[in-house]
Parts: sequence; C-alpha cells; structure tokens
Amino acid sequence: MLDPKFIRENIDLVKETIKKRNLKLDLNALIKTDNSRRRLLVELEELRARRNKANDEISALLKEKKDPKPKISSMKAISEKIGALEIKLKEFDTELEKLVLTIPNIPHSSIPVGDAGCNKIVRSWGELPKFDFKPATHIEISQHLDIIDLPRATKITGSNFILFKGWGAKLERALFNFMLDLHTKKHGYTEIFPPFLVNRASMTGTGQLPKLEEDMYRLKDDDLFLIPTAEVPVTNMHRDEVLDEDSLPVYYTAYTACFRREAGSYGKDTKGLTRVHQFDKVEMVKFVKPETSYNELEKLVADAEDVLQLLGLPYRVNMLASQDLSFAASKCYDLEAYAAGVDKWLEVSSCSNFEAFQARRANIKFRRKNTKKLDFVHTLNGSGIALARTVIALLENYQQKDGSVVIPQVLRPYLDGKERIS
RNA sequence: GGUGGGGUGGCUGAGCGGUUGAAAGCGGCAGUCUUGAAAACUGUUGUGGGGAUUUUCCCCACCCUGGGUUCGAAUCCCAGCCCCACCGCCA
Repeated sequence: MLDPKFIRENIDLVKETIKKRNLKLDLNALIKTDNSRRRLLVELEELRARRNKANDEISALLKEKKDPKPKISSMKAISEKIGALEIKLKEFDTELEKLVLTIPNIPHSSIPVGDAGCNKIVRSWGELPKFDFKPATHIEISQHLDIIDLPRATKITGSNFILFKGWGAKLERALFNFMLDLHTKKHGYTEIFPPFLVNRASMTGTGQLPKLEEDMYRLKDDDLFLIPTAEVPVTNMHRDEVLDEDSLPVYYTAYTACFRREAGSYGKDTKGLTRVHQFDKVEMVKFVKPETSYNELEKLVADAEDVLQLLGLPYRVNMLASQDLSFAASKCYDLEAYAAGVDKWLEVSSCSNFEAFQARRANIKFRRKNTKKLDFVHTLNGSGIALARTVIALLENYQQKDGSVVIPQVLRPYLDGKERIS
C-alpha cells in the first residue's frame, strides 16, 4: 500500500499512475474521505484534550478532599460525544483503508508506458536449439521416457497436477538442489525452509489478500492458506520487525512447493505442465535499503539468469510495461526460457522491486544509524527459478533423435553422474 | 485435545481505577573524569497520527487484539489470539 499522506501530497502522481496502468479508479472518494476523516479527527482530539484536562482536575479535587461531583456530571455529555465521534472515525478509517488498498504502486520512471505490447526485451542469451527432426513436446517426451504420469496425478488429485516418476522425480529434485546450492554458495543467499501454510496476516502482509483470495487454497477450519509462492512466508519472516541497518541487505532463498487454484484461468495452457496447481520453485527474497533497491534488482535478475545460463537454456529478459506490471511492483523483469517442442517462450521467473509497498503493509523497517530515524526497507523478490516450466524447456531443448534427453553438465552431479535419460 | 500460569518500552521487570507514556535495573547515546580505555558520576533515550504562526511549538492515541463498565482503564468485566509448563495423542 501507499502512504495515505503520500497520496494526499502527490495526488497528481497517483492520477498519472492510474492512467499509466490503464485502470479505472476514481480518487475523489478517497480524497473526500481523507478530508472528512481529518476534519473529524481534529474535532475529536479537541474533545479528548478537554476530557483529559477535566480528569486531571477531578483528580486534584479528590486529593484536596473537595467534591468532584459537579465536574463529573458536566463531563458525562462530552464523554458521550467522544464515544459517538470515535465510532464515526472508525468508519472513516475502515473506508479510507479500503480505498487506499485499491491504489497500486507507482511504476518506476524507467519502464515503458503501455500494454503488454510495449514490454521491452532488454537482452537475450543463448542460441535456439536446431534439430534435424521435428522436436517433440514435453508431453510426448515424458510419456515416452515414463518420467511424468499425468493421468495418475489426475486420478489421485485432479486435473493439472503433476506426478514425477523415476528419473523425472530425480530430475526435479536435482534442479532445486542445484539452484539452492548456486544461490547459497555463489550468490550469497541464506537458505530458508519455511512452512507451506501461512495465516491470514501473512497473506495480507505481502498483498495476496484481500484481492486474490479466490486464487488461493484455503483451509477453512484453521483459516490457513497454502502458499502460492515462498515470497509469502519468507517476506513475512520480518513482518512487524525493525532490522539493523548493518544487517542489510538481507538475502534469502527458499525452495517450496507453490499452490495456486488458478481460478478463472480454465482453458488457458491446460495441456501439460505449463499451468498447474502445484509446482516447485526456488525463490529469492531481498530486504534492502531504499537507495540501493534498483541496483539490487539488477543483481537479482542476474542471479536468476545465472541459473538459466548454467542449464544452457536460451532465454530473454522482458521488462514489463506499466499495464503488465503487477499491482504491488514498481518495476519487474520476466525471464522467458525458450522451449523447442511447443515453440514458445515460457515465463520461468519474475523479478520485482516493490520498493516500500510491501514493507509498509507488512511493517518492516530499519533504523538509520546516522539520523537514528526509522525507515521502511525496500523488498524485492524473484523466482530463481520456477521448476515445472524449466523441466519443459530442458526436455524439449535437450531431446535427441533417438528419444532420449541429454542432462546438462551442471545437473549430473545431482543425478549419479548420469548423462542422459533414455 | 485437557489442566494450570502468563502476555507492560530494545531487554529484564514493578504497577493502588485518578500528574503512570508508564518505577527500577540492564542496554544505547552524549558529557565529566582519564594519555587512552574501564570504572564512577551527570544528563538523555519508544512509536504512530493530527494541527499550527511548520528547522520550533501544541495536541491525540498506543501497556497482545477486539468489545464493555466508568467522568476517568495498563489496572475491573467479556471474547479472541499468542506464549510457557505438565498430561493425553502422534511422525
């Protein structure tokens, strides 16, 4: 969320943001509520000041053994008025909060303005694989190699779930182990293994709630949610905390399964592994000082790119335009890996700078040493990287004419030194 | 799941319905002393919000959360959440 005070003082900038994001949002209600609330607050606080003063006087009268009764009865009416105004204030607060939560983050000045067509490919890496045969899709390959069993996953649970088997299961495990090792040993992240279930406060802290409740799996009896990404538990580690300036930047990486209902996306990417309800992902999360956050974003993207480069998967880096940018982000790069069988660029990572948007909501601060003032940290996160889609790219790009699949060099130590799955 | 105990500032820990935003200690910061350090001593030290004559001043709120009683609540009542201990169940 944005700071209501910031909105008040930068109303033109917020209007411009809404325009850039192509949203239909009326700010008048917000401005009006904010003004009414403050007018009421002044009135209420004056009354409370009077009450406090009177209470001191009553207290003094009692000490002098004088009769406080007249004073007390004169205060009764004021107290009732205060009670009434407090109820009204609460209504304004609730309303204002509701309205403020509908305001998205301000896009960074460096990103293109426009819809997804304006997204900008800032760089590409690797060469597209060439075949002297028609490359098969990951569905065909995994069936042939007996490493993924979708019909049985459907039987056990339902459609759009995956069951990895044999070398498929080992490949999955090899991938996230490789990624965690890379981020912890080479890129300096601290490994976290968080709970996969989180409470409502955590979901609200990172912004999944209240907006996206429909997209989440929820355990009704306990009011807990299956995490849609490790971003939720890991970012919420520091919810309502004040971090040491010296401890920043904080880098965390975590493997988790991710659960998404994908409500409303039926009919889109329903075949194969592209869009599933449960997938594995290694996530990177950063807590940084505001003045460093854009530099940190570039480093975050580089860390995610390193995974793809070491796996030898061609990819491109897509800087999202204002209308394609998620609600809480100021700037975001998507990494898209090429998959030869389906001949598509698949989004395997999304690296975002949220500036103080999440930190304000989750109340994550740090104290500056020189001024001793509290300030919100900037939070960033990025996939490093999402697995099911990476498996698609691996299978399709490394397939051979004989139907086998070559294993990239970096994964072999995790797979008993095996060179190919056949 | 059952029983008992408990949630107060950065930490430990007092707190009678009425100058208690909160004792005391520790820690932090500044100063005195010292060649320097330690010790000792002195002072200082929470957060959020609002107002104005906006580098300063004034006010309000906050003692787990939400209600209630009262002229007045950290203190009394109710509900919830969380923590600790023991018992039960359990990988």
